[in-house]
Amino acid sequence: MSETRTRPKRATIFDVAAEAGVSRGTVSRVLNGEPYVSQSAREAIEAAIDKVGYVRNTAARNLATQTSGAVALIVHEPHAVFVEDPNIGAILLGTNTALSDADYQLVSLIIDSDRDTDRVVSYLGGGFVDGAIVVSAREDDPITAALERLHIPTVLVGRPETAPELPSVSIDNRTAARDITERLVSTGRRRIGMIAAALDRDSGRDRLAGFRDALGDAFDDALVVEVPLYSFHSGQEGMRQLLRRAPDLDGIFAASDAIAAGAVDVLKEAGKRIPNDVGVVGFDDSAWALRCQPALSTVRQPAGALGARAAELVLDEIRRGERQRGVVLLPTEVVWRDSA
Amino acid sequence: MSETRTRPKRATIFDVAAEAGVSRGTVSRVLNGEPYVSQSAREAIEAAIDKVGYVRNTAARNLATQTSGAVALIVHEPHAVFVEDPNIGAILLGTNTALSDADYQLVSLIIDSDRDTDRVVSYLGGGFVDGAIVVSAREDDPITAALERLHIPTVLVGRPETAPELPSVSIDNRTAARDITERLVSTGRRRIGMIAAALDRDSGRDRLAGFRDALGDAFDDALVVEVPLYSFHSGQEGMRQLLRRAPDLDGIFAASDAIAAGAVDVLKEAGKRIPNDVGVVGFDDSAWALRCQPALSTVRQPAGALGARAAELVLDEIRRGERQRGVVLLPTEVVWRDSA
DNA sequence: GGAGGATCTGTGAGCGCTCACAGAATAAGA
DNA sequence: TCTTATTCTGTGAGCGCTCACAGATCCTCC
Repeated sequence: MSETRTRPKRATIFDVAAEAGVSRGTVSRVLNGEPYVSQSAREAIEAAIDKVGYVRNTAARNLATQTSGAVALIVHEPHAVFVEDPNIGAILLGTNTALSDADYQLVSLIIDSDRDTDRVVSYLGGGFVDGAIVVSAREDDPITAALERLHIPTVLVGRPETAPELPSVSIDNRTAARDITERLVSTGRRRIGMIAAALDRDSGRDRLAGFRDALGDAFDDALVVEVPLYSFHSGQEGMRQLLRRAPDLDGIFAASDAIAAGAVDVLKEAGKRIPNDVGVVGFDDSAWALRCQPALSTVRQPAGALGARAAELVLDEIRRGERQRGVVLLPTEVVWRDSA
Repeated sequence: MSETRTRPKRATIFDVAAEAGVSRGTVSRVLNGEPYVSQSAREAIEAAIDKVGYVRNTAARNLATQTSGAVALIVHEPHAVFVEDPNIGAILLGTNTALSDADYQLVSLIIDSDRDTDRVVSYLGGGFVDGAIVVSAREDDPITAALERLHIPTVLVGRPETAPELPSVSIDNRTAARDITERLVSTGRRRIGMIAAALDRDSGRDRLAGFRDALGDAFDDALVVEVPLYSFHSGQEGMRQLLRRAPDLDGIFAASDAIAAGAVDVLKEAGKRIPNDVGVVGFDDSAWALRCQPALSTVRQPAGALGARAAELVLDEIRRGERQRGVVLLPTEVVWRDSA
C-alpha cells in the first residue's frame, strides 16, 4: 500500500539500474529478453524492478523504436451493425484483451460511409499503427489493398477470396453448416429451406455450400432465399418469401441467429408450431438464440477467440516478422436446444 | 499521389521548420495554437505542413509532455452485457470518435469480475491514462473512488448518488419517463403497470420516479415489478408476474426496450392484442424497438452523444484544467410508434 | 531619441528508452 | 603462458517533441 496522495512519479529504467547496481543498457536487455545477461545481473534487476515498482514508459519506447505500439481493428460496417452485432462486439473484446496483454493498443476504425475509406487509408499511411486486423472484409476491399501496399502486417477475420496472400482466421462455415443441417435431416425433416445472407463474403457463401452438401440430391434451389443482412428484419422478410413459395416446408436453416429469430416470428404468426410443424436452426449462438421461443438450436461460433487469435497473428508478424500463411480455422460446435 | 512502395519516412517538425524557413520552436508554437506567432510565420508554416505532409508524432509529444494521450473507458459490466447492450456500444462509438478527433486514444477497460477491479486500479495508477470515463457506475464504486484518489480527471456517464463531486453526463430519466407515461395516460389507459430495473442506478430509480409522477394519485404499488436486468428475459419474467397480479391491466411502461420486447412476447402468448388490449412503451429507442411487433413507442436516448459529450468534458479538464461541475443532461425525445 | 513594454523568434536541454559500438571479463585452445 | 573466441556490460547518440530562457524586433510614449 503506497502513498497515493499525489500522482506518483514513475520510476524509470535509470532508477532500476541504480537500484540494481548495473547500467541502463543491461536493464534494457533484461526488459527485452535479450541474451548475454549474466544470471546475477538478471536477478538483481528483476528484484529492483519489483522494488521500485517500475513499469515501462510506452511513449519513450515507441519513440526510440520508431513504432506506434498500436494495432488497428478495422470494421467495415455501418454504425448500426457495429452496435447491434454481438459477434463484432465479441471479436473486439477478444482482440482488445490479447493486445493489451502484449502491451499493445487497440485503435478501432469503423468505416461507415465511403468517405471514411479515404480517411482511414491516409491514417494507416501515417504510421500510427504497426499492424491491422480487418473484420468482415468484402471482396475487393480498398482498405485491404492499401494495407498490402503499405506493407502493414495484416490479418483478416473471415476470408474473402480476393486476398488469399493475407493470413486470416475464420471458422469452417461450410462444415458447420453441413453438420447442423444434417441433424435437421436426421430428425426427420423432409422439406428444408434456407435463408441465406451476405453472399459477398465467405461466411455467407460457405454456409450456403454446407447446406447444399448436407442435402445432397434433395437440395432444391427454390427453397433458398437470399436476404441482404444478417438481421432480424431480413429474417422476417426471407421467411415470408419462403412461406409463399413453399407453405409446406418443415425445416429452416437460417444463416444467423438474428435471421432465425425473425423467421420464428413470422412462422408463429402464420400459425406454425416450433419445433412440431417446423424445425428452425440458426448460426452464431448469440444472445438471439436464447431469446427465441423456443430456444434456438444453433452453431456456436468462438467470436472472442477469433479476435484473440487474429491479434496473436499480427503480433507474431510485427515482432518476429513471421507471417502465418493461409487460414487458421477455429472449431465450432453444434448446440442442440428446442427449436429443432 | 505519393509513391508508397516502402513505408514512407515521416516528416518531422524539423522538416517543416526548414521548409518554412523558421525554427522548430515556432513550428511547435503554431502546432499548439500558442500566441506570439507572426501572421507571416504562421502562414508559411501551415503551407509547409501541407507540403511535406507533416503529422505529429504522438509518442514524442507524449514523452515530452509527460502525458499518455489516452483516456480510459471503464465499463463495469459482464462481458455478455457489453456485447449485447446497444447503448454501451453506441457510447463507446461516440467516445471513440470524439477522442480520436482530439488526437487521443481510447483504452477500453471492461470489468467483468472483481478480480479485474484490482488490475484496473493498478493500471490506472500507472499513469497510462490522462483521464477516465466511467459507464454505468454503481453506488460505492471502488473504481470511481480510486480515480478520485489518484486525481485523474473523470467523467461519469449516468450519475450515481454517492459521487456527486464528479461531473457526469446523463439524460433526464425522470422527465422522460414521466412524458412517455403521460401519453399512455392521455390515450385512455387506466390500469398502467411498470417493469422497473436496475434500481441501484440513477437510470433505474429515476425512470420509476417519473412513472410515479405521471400517474399521481392513480399510482399503485402493486402494479410495479422489479427485475434484475435490462434484458429481454427479465422482461418476460416481469410481465408474467404482473399478469398474475393484474390480468386486467391495459398499459405497460418497461424500463428498457429489451424489457418491453420480453413483455410483448408474454402478452401475445397470453392472447392480448397490442395496442388494442394493452399499450406498451419502452425506453432507449434501440434496435429492439423496431424489432417488436408492433413497433415500440419509446424514448429516444442519445447514447452516442452521451459518450461524445463525456469525452469532451474529460478533455476540457485534461487540457485546460476546467472541471465542469454537476451533471450535464442531454435531451431525449418521445418516439410514438404502434405499440401504444 | 531613447527607455520600457509588448511581441516575436531561436536555442539548448531533456522526456525515457533502444541501439550500435567499444571495452571488460571470462572461457577455451595452442 | 599467450592468443582468440565468447560472453557480458557500460556509454553516447539519437528518436521527435516541448518548454524555459534569452535575445531580437517592433511599438508607444515621454
